[in-house]
Amino acid sequence: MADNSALVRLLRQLTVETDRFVELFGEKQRMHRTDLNALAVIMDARWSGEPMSPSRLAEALHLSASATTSVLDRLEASGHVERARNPHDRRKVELRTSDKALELGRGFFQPLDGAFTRAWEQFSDADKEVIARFLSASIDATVSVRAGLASPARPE
Amino acid sequence: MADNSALVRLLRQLTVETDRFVELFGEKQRMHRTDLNALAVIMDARWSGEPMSPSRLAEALHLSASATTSVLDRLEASGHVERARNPHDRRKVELRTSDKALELGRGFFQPLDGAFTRAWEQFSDADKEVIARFLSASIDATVSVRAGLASPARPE
DNA sequence: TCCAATAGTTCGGCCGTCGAAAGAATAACG
DNA sequence: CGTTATTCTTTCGACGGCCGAACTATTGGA
Repeated sequence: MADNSALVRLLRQLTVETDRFVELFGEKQRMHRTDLNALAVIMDARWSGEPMSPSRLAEALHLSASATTSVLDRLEASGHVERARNPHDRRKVELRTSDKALELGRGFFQPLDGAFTRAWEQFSDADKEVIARFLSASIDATVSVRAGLASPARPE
Repeated sequence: MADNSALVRLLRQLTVETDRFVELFGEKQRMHRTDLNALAVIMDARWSGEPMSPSRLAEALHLSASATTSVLDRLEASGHVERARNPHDRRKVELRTSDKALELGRGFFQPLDGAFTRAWEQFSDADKEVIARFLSASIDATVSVRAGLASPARPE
């Protein structure tokens, strides 16, 4: 008999602890959640193709355009992000992360990565394959429930 | 060779998706993150021993006393929480969740639980045991890194 | 050239949060 | 008992993030 409730509880606990970690890190850096999220999105975008724009950032963060401007003002003031107008279409603004932001990201992830690596030494590659499948399935489940919640009648 | 980075990415993705789910649910219910978290803490407290008090809630949520009062005002106004003075020590206030809050919690978790149950049918009990160990280890790692971050010098 | 569409920013207001101080109840001590 | 200290919670004034609406700048067509 599968003890699913224990797994659910563990998942919830993990997200809570992760949340707290992010919160504490933000406090240390004098940055708010939204700014950290924005930074992550901008850095991810560089990895996958073309640079980020304020409007796409707004969509990714579920934020209004004006709030996004504020976020970028803060990030630019703190030296983590630079705004540069696109020379071909001068309406558009391209967002680039600075080296300072990269360092910040490293400071964020390195300790956690190290701890994870140590914590996961006890698992075989086969185990990890199972775990990866589990995580993917859980992510998909969350996404699909959210999609159903977002538009119970009309898929927008 | 273990592909830990894929696992890290999956974990991060899971927390992001969970976050969005909570966010969307909050929008639907016209409730903010903090209020939902507070409700969860209060309900958890009932499960594990004595009732919640505003000050303990403030500590759990990392919120000031005044902000906690606001949260409780909102939750009381929306009929999710009731305040009752402790008859033995009338300075203290006991927080109780209403049936409405229980329903809300059910509306929150039931769809997710169902989706998880379906998504996890493909895993054997042995798999689930491995997964549970993995989640626990990851939680512990997160907690320990956070603890190190909180007090690099002095354990408070 | 004029007009609609697109991309971002600025402005005014709302509301959640904080720190400080007040309010309410209890405990300790003469 | 009464006075003072302590504990728990709430109120008050201020700050700051976020939103919607109006505004500026740029582009692409009629």
